[in-house]
Amino acid sequence: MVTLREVAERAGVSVKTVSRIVNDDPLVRHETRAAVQALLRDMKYVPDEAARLMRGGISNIIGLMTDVVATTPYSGDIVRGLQSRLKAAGKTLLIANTEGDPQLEQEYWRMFRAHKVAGAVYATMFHRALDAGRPDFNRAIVLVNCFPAQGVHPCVLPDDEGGGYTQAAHLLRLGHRRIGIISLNPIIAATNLRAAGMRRAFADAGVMFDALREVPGFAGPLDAEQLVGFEAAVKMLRARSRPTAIICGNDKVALQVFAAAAHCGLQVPEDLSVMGFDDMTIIAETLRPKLTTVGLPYFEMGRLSADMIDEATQKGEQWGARVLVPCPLIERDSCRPIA
Amino acid sequence: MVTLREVAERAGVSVKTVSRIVNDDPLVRHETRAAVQALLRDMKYVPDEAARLMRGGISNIIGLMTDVVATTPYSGDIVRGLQSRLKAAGKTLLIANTEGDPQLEQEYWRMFRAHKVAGAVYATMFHRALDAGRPDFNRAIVLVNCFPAQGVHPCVLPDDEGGGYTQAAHLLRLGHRRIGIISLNPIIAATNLRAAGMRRAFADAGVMFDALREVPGFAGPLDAEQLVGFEAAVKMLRARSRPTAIICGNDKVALQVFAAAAHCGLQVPEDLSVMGFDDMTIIAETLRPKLTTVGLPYFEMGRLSADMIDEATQKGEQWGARVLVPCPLIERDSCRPIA
DNA sequence: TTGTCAATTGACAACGTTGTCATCATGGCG
DNA sequence: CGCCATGATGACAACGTTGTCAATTGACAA
Repeated sequence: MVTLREVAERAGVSVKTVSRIVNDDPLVRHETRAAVQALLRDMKYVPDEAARLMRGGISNIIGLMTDVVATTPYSGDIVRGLQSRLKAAGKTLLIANTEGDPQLEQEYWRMFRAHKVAGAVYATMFHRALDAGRPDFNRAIVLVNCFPAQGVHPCVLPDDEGGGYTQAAHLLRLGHRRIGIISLNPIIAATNLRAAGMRRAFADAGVMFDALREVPGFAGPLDAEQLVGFEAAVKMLRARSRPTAIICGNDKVALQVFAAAAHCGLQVPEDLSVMGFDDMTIIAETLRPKLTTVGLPYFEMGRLSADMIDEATQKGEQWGARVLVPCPLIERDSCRPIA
Repeated sequence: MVTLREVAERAGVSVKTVSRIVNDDPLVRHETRAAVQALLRDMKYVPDEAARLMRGGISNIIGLMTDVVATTPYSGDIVRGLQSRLKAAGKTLLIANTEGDPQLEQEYWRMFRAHKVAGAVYATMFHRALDAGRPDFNRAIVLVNCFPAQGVHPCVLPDDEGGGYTQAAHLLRLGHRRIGIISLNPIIAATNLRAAGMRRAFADAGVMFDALREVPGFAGPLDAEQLVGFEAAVKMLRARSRPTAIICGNDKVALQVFAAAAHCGLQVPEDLSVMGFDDMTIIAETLRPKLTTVGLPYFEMGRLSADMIDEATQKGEQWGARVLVPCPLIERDSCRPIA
């Protein structure tokens, strides 16, 4: 590794002068600067972050703590969103995956401290409450996709209520009245929020909401849940007054509804409109017809969380904003006005 | 931040003694050790990595450089695999996403140097050749999912040839003879490799390989390719002697083949067996019937690359192993013996 | 000419840790 | 009793960088 001292010796100036040049301090004569800058390039000098850090105190690294990545692969978009913002600020991401192990999580918090990260993002893989105590970490933490069971804390959440509203409102606008709902696992926070949003949409449209048309698309405990959207959809489609549209808890459910429709000899969207959620593009853009769905804005949430880290750092402990990110309607081809 | 000095003062011993205890140096009296250890816990001492690093020279961080994450979300599994291995060694992951920008990549390499990472993994999002010059980085680099256009370099690759063999061999074993193939974009390295594997499987089975039955499922340039598996499948299924089985370039194509089959009034697997590739579980396990496919072992590749970093670090420059990771058959319900 | 001021540069300490070497007590051995 | 080996501990320097403050220069006003 080339050090300031080596460059300084070759240049015949003091270490401090080189340091000034590296850090764009204007207090250097132009000729000196030019000469040394050439030398810096030649010798491939790269400042030693460790040494910088030892003096200062805060690194240009942000820690990202996640629980499990397994279920929704798109949560990787949180990472991309975060990075796109951090890049501009010259920061990087140190990632830690707890796999749900609290012991390990503890250890990772210590590691974040050891590396003097500027702040941390704690992201969970689905929208849920968090009951963990305050970890042993002394800088800003922003929660993504989760919120504290009690108390306040800066967090970034998808607007699931609004998303539910959007799903229902779009179908109502298209004239649908018999709308089936195959929802997510009832244990998940998003499920109730979206249901509330749908009721609001029905109310706004002056349409009666029939709770009997809502059926869960998942069964069993969260860590081993089974997708039963296909069966639910088949049952729905064979009922006396079958729905003209089905709202799905996510795009996987929608995929199964497509299969169920085919199984029942129905065409999408001619005989049945299908509305997804999540905008899992590998499904939504691959299905024929392409799936109309509501986006889960992971990328945007990642970007926002980077901003919130900055804010939380400045404003300190007592600040606990809760930011809701809207879930946009993504119109494709699976919904159509009722004849 | 609590420092060694503060702990030492409180304990009434020297800084060095505390340092010894933190690092499990046996040269300390038991009583001293016990007393200080208690104090360390009380004061929540966390060693300052920056200071350690300044003396030593190599951090416990591994850099991960990726190009774009967009297309195949499962490539996130590379990260998980890497981490699962690094965790055991007490290392962490610093990630950098170039988004394909060489300028940015250059900068990230400098950052890796600045942070004195122990080694780096360069992962691309699909199997391809790499023509970049040697970056300005002085430690071990392992390539994942890509290989140098010329020269040798340690890299971890999926065994696409074997995967193609597996796809074809399984269907041949089930008695299929008229097998359609809807492959990936011809530009991708994997496409030819898999085709070669399939030919080998046909040869081993003593069956004539009909090149006319192979059709690309993607059209257009890589950065804006269009999925045309549906159309290709419909055409195939309406031809005079329609295939009894279709091998797909990936699970997205398989999804479209399912749709095409439904569209043509055919049942999977009764009338048509479908074989996928990639094991994108959100598709493969959601489809009804569930999709039989061949796994792209990203997780395993991530794990292996961690091991290879160690090896490459020890063995130095001249070592250039190319590790092929097998692509396993994942049997589900979409393939069936021919009647 | 002299004092003042700004521009430029450098000497030095400090950040927290660990390697090197020195110190000091203890106890066994000749 | 003196000597040496051993165990336990500490003083000090060094790692590479930057903040503080002082030194040096030349220009310009008094």
